[in-house]
Amino acid sequence: MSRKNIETRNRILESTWRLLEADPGNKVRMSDIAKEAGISRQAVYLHFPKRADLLVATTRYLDEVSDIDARLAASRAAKTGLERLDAFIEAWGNYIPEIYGVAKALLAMQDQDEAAYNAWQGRMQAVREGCEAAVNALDRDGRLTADLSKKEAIDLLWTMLSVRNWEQMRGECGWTQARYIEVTKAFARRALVVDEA
Amino acid sequence: MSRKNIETRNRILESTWRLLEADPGNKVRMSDIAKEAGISRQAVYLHFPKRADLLVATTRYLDEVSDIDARLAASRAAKTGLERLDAFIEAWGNYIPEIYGVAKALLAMQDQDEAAYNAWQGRMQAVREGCEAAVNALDRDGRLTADLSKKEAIDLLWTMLSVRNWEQMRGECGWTQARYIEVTKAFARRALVVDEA
DNA sequence: TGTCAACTTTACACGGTGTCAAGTTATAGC
DNA sequence: GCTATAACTTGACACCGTGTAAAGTTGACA
Repeated sequence: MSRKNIETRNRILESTWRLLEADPGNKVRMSDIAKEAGISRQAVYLHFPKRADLLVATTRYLDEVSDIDARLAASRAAKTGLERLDAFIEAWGNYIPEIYGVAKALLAMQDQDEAAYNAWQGRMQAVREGCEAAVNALDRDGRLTADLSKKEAIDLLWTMLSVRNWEQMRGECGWTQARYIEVTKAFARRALVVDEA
Repeated sequence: MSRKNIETRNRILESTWRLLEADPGNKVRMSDIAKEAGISRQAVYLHFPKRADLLVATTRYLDEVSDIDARLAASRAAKTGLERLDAFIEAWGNYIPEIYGVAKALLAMQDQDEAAYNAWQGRMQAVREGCEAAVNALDRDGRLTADLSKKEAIDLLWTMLSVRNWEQMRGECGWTQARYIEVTKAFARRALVVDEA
């Protein structure tokens, strides 16, 4: 497994992260990343043949560093469906800002690059599974609205929790992170949850 | 006003529309458009100096052709806030599929091109005004939820009605257009509307 | 007949990605 | 101590799409 020098590799990933974090809008080029990492542009290509590969690897790296699994554990541990819904929204909703820079870059490549598309799709699938688990838990408690099929409920929650929506609320609308979480939770309840029988 | 031959101009706009409509994902190049319009690539540049200009002009063209103003008239004519909310969601929600191709292209340029950014922002501002009017109407009727400030209510409705959300529901989730409208309406009510006093 | 506008043709600069090949350097194995 | 190799550097270049530039064609109109 030709992963060359792992230290260099990590420096590249760190640099990519830092640059995208600092400037999620502006286009970060391969040469920018190389400069930031203090190596030649070609060395970056030695580790990551395509730009998409680098972005994908960076998200995986962030997943490791941020230990997203541990964060989601709380939602899995929740007893009631409502608790699970809240915990999941909190875990994911607070993870978004940390991956936003990279996510935006990956999102922008989706239409041009197959690998980027699949990578993003995969991540979103994971989020969807979290939504599914929350909806299932609600359903078990008999608290899921009858207005939507289970699939529709998952679709709706999943859409609600999209990075784009977070971006719009926090960016264009100027909401605080705390308010975003708060309103999203309330919103999800109103949309999906029905009063106790 | 150097708008050259208006027939050619319209042919370019029509071609742009057709191509983007047919393939909203794939990148439509200036040369593709020229070929479709049966003219040289340079002739396109004679009418639209930048790609962004062309996309912006195409959205304006679509606005004219589709007569979006007339469609929104219904929501303006609504008596109650609830009616206004429904009518607006229906008008805008059903307009999205018609502009989706061009919208997606314009959206993709946002980060690179100032003009594209402003153009899209402007369109979204118009949508936001529709949201604002609906929220105001609800408020006048005393039916607006107390959980959100008026601005927050507008923000939320506006976000809910984003092209990205439509894209996700109809695309990834596979919803029908009718169901999208239906659920969005119900959803907006749950989020924003409170029972009569 | 000549002029002008609209368009064509050809060519090229630019920026960013990705490729190629030759050169350097540290280090590990013999 | 010599050499082979992995990791990286340097420099050049092809490719693609946008946008610019300039000279040539065509038809209409005056």
